[in-house]
Amino acid sequence: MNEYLVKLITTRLDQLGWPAERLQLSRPKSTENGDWSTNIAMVLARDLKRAPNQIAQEMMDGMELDTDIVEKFEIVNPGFINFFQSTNYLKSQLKLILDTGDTFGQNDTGKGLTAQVEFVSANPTGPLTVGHGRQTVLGDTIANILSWSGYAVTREYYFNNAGRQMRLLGESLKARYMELKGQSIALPDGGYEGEYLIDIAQDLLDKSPDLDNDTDINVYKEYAEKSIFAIIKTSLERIGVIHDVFYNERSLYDDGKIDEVLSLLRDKGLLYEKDGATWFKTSELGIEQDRVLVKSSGEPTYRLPDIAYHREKIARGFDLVVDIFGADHIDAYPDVLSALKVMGLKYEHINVVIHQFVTLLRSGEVVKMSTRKANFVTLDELIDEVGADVVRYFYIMRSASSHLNFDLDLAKRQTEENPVFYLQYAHARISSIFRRAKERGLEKDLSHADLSLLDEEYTVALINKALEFPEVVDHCRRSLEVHHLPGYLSELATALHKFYTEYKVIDLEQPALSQARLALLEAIQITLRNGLRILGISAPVQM
RNA sequence: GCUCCGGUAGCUCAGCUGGAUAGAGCAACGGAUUUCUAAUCCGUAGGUCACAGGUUCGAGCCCUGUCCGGAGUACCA
Repeated sequence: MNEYLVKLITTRLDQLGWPAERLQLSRPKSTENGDWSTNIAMVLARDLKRAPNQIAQEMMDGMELDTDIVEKFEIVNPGFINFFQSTNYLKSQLKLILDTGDTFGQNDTGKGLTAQVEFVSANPTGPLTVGHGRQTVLGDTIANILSWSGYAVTREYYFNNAGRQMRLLGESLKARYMELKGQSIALPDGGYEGEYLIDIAQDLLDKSPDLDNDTDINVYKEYAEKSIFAIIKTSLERIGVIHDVFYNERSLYDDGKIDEVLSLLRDKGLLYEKDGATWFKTSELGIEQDRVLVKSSGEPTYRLPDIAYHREKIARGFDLVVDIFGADHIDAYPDVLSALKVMGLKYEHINVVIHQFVTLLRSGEVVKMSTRKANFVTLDELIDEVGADVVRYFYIMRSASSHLNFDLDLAKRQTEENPVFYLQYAHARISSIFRRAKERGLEKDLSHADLSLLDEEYTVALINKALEFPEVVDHCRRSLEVHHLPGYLSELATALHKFYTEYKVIDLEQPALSQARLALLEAIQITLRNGLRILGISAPVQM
């Protein structure tokens, strides 16, 4: 109906010689104002220097509406044009849900296009924390949305297993290892104090008891990396996240990509040496101060490989690139983008989603955390405590730009207050009705159901709510804001529960109506299930 | 100081590129079950959309300034 009206109105506007670029249709909050509405007459009023009502009238006078789709329209002060859909249309859309089934909600916006979503990208220095968790679920859900929009999506994890931090990690493991052997060595300055390194040291000791102080530090480093990556991958798996590519920063050095960036920037006259370091004249690119790309020690800062990595992303030809960063990395990306820009690369298809921090609440108190120190809560512990479904839901129920309060008490509650169970219950409730219908000898017969019997108020409201699903998916895709989906699914669940309380589905006295309602519930369950699948949350048939 | 994010009901937050009477959940209070799962539904109450200006037919949304909270402002990542 949306597309139908857009096309129709655009044609009419062309006819009148009025601009159509600013045409938009929306679903009014109240059904009194129709199923779809446009404000185009008010938008045009200024340019045309005429009253909106008049414009609307002239527009509509010359328009022929297909009554099979639009039952009627009205022009309302100050100039809204409201359209009311026909029951036939509603019926056909419901049928569409049943016919498309598992693919209902998908669209082909990204058909034939590729997208890359880079997320998590935590270096293998420790288990994923609660903070990484938000990014993990956010990135995976965005990737799911893009898949549903037709993109061929690559989920990518970028990591660095070289450099100072990893050296510290190796040294920290060595200290733990020697400690277990009874030789106390102090942890290095700024080293990793987490207990997980003690466990890893124990493993290493079991496997290779003969290492000592003189053993090459790389042995410790590599063992730590391998072990920690195993832990990280297990955590990711537990919440259903699978990356397609683990991109090692190292390869950028091996393939000469780092040097290429340096020489490209040097050619542009944007590099200079000072105090033994190589500086990038970002101040000439609208950034407050210059940045160091190569330290006086000869090691690059993280910015240099980041630039090279993004140059590779562009070279790899993705049509859409999404980077997920925590708010603590907010300073990095303007440098990267401006470097890409001066190198003459197209970077407009690179999108950066920055999410704010996560605060864990227990009994109303903030749980204090700090990485590198021993006292952080890991993603694994969180999953242990509340389960993967709840973790996924809670992480994306708020917009990424808001701080997230993760209320552990609420998350743990297996009751009505928990929004995850509310959704899942709606799905299970439908399954339950199906089971009951079968017991009563009422076999679902979707192809013969007479959908025109579905005309009561809350039934129509429920169908309309389900029909919004593809629009919500598209909204999430356009904005890269996925929190709209859980919000929408809650509304859909509410509409379902409301329908349930108002009408009886299984009524042996009225088999035709029962069949129609079973078909309706089938469509609603499809919608709920598809939505939950995008969120990566299970859709139970019984609770 | 500068940059970024936020400030909307008691609490946690929605509010899609400015649109119709600002919404939801939780908490509070009151109701609904001989009935397909009450893990549900309905109702009541709750608002100076931080503040002050501006833009216009119309501003929670855009612009300017101020205040408050968070993050960043490294030759850490």
